[in-house]
Order: sequence, then structure tokens, then C-alpha cells
Amino acid sequence: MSRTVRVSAARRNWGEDDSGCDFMHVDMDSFFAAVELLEHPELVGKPVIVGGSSARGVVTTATYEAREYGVHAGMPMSAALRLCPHATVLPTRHYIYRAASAAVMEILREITPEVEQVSIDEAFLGIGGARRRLGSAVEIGNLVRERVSNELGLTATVGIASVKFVAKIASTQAKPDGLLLIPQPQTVPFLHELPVGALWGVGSRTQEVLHRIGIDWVKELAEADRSRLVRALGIASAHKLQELAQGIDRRQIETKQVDKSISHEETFETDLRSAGQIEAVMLRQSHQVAGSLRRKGLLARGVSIKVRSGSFKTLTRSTSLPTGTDTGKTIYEAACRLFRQLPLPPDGIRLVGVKAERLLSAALGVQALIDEDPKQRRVETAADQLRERFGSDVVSAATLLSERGKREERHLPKDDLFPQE
DNA sequence: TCTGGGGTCCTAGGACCC
DNA sequence: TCTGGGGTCCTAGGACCC
Repeated sequence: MSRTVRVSAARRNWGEDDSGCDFMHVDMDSFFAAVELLEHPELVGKPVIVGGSSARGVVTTATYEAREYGVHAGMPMSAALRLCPHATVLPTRHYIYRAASAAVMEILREITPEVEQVSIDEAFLGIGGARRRLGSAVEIGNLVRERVSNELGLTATVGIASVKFVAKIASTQAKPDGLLLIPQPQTVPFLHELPVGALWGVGSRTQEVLHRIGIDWVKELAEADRSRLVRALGIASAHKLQELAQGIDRRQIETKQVDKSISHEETFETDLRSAGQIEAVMLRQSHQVAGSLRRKGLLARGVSIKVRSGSFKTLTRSTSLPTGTDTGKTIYEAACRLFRQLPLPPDGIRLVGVKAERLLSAALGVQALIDEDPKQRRVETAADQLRERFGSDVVSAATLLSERGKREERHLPKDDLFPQE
């Protein structure tokens, strides 16, 4: 694939005016496959698919050589191999992608502290401040792309715009290995040429609903009668989507993010029929979830399970816990209670999962107690009080705090910390 | 083509309280 | 006596994203 730097197109059509273009979206090109190719240079230029190779596996990422055959993410692997039988299939190795992702994010944070990571391979950058130091928006975009390429051997695509979601659409259009800037005055004209599905948050269902009321293009959405839209989509979505269609997006860069849930789920090779087998899987998943909670210094006040039947019907059940927990045993007991209240699907179970939710920071919990009573500065004393309030399950979380450096800068309202009060 | 695994956010209805 | 309405919390399900 040739190196297409579409900044030239932007220049031709719209000039070089980058005033007000403070949002940059950086998106890695076929990230998992690109990382794998670093270790398999002999596969460069060939169709490569990363994903599950089992009967129920799906494509996670494909190189552009494989995409030419119609292979795309989310497609069942069996279908992908019918389209492209000579493709090399590699299993997913999340730990190497996580490491590569951390290296990318480090480069971005060296360029500006205004980095909002949105997934393992994308981030928004606020470049309003960096512009004074580093030059125009396009120059900063090229710096990002060059550094990622030179230092990591990976390619990134950059979108730049005056609002967040347009920067994201711009990077989608510039893929792969490109850069596209939408000047502020061109925001609305640019959007109005797009189908509604290009908007962030409009998937196939919403697209269908809109199509039924005669809306296929962003321009039509922008001009649609509001009450008709509300009837079709509900008030919140109607307002939000119509604003996006008009180029309005007030979201800013959020550099601090708080985990809302941690989960593990698994699809079986063949459907399971015995409750004992399912519970054994849930036991393992509960301990995996608990391990993640402890690593992040979090406690869960809710547990939910997910069960998908052989016929793909998905059931979820959730429950609240009397105290915050980060232990596998407590999570497993809650998961089992939920599972036993569920009727066993007659056609077997294809997937089961365990999720920890309503998370709170054990670290901040301790810190808040110290703040409440500044005289009592010892972490250990505060941790004892925390145990009294939340139960003995927080022991490990509190222990983590004896290294005071590990305190996290989380912003949770106090009500979230002490919900029982 | 029979459909992964990790998430986020929204909606709707019922319980409960005032 | 059988009745209003608002606020908030909880649960189940679904759309969507990468």
C-alpha cells in the first residue's frame, strides 16, 4: 500500500488554515497485525489475519492485503478463510499489543500531556497548547507519525479537526498511513457529504431506524424535524445525534479515566450442559477478575454474570454486595448465587462471563479517611477503619497502600466511596 | 458467515421513600 | 380511603465501539 498523505488533498481543497483545529485523533493501522509483523518480517506484504483459529473464532485484525479479499474485523474466521484461503492466521497475543500500546502512548505523552487514550490503539490529543511549541497542527501530526514509525516500526493515521468526533472521522477516512485535517469552516460541509453511519454512535440498528424515516445522510439528519427524530430514537439520542450532524460536539480531552467494570468471559468450543462445568469456569473467571481488581487497587460493590445459550440468547443477572470486595471467593459466591437462580437453557451454554462493577478505589477510600481526620495520618490506622466499613475483603487493597506512592489520583465523589452512609 | 472479548452508555420498569 | 407525583436506586437488556 502506497504512503498516502492526504494532507495534500486538504491543502488543495481547503487551504492551510488550521486555526481552531485543536483536536487530533491518532489511530494505529491494523494494530495487532502490525505488531505481529514486527516479529514475522517474512510475512510483510502478505495477507495476515490475527484472531481465534478455533471453530468459533473471529477475525480481530487483518492486514490490508487480507482486507482486499473482503476480510474484516468481527468476521467469523471460517468465513474469512473461505474468502482468503492462503492467509496466514496468527493467534492473538494481548501482552505484546499492550506493550506496544504503552510505547505508543508514551510517545504521545512526550508530545503533549493532553492525551486521552480511548482504546488499546487510539488516542485523542489536545494540541491547542502544543502548537506554540511544536508548530502547526499538521506539523504536530507528522511528528507523531514519524516518531511512531521511526521508533516503533508501526504506522499511525492522524485526523485533525476543530471538534473531537470530526477528528476521529478524519482519521478513519485517511487510513491507512495518512493524515487529514478538516479546517474549522469546512466542518459542516465535510460532515454533510457523509452517510449517517459515519457518525460515532450510529451502528447498524440506528442506521436502520433512521432509514425507515427517510434519513440516510448526515445532511438529512441535521435538517430533520426534531420531534420526528425524538419519536424514532428517544430524546437523548435524538438531541445528541442531531447536534453531531450539525458539527456540534462539546466534549473535551479527558486525560483521567476511571474504570467502571472489569470482566472476563469465555466462549466454549462446544456448548456446555452441566452446571458443574459452568461453575468451574466461573470460579476461574472470578479469580481472574479479583486479580485485576487488586492490581488496580479497586473494590467491587457489584457482581454480574452473563450466560449465552446455544441459540445465542444472552441473559445477564447482577447483584449488589454488602461490602466492597477484591477477593475471588466473594465474587465467585455471588456469581454462583446468580447462576443458580437462572433456568439452565435447554440448548446448552456457549458462553459464560463474570463482571465486577460499581468499582471504587481502595486507595482513595483510605485517603478520604485520612483527609477526614488529618491528625490520624497513618495509612495503617485508616486501613483498619476501612476494613470496619467495608469488611475484611479490603485487606489486600489496603495492604497495597502501605506503599504510599501507589495512591491513585482518582476523582470519585465521596458518595461513591462511602455509599452506605 | 452462525456470530470473540473487553469495555461504555442508555433506557425502562419496579421498589421505595417522602 | 385507594390515591399524586417526584426523586433515587436497582436490575435487565440492548446498542455500540475497538
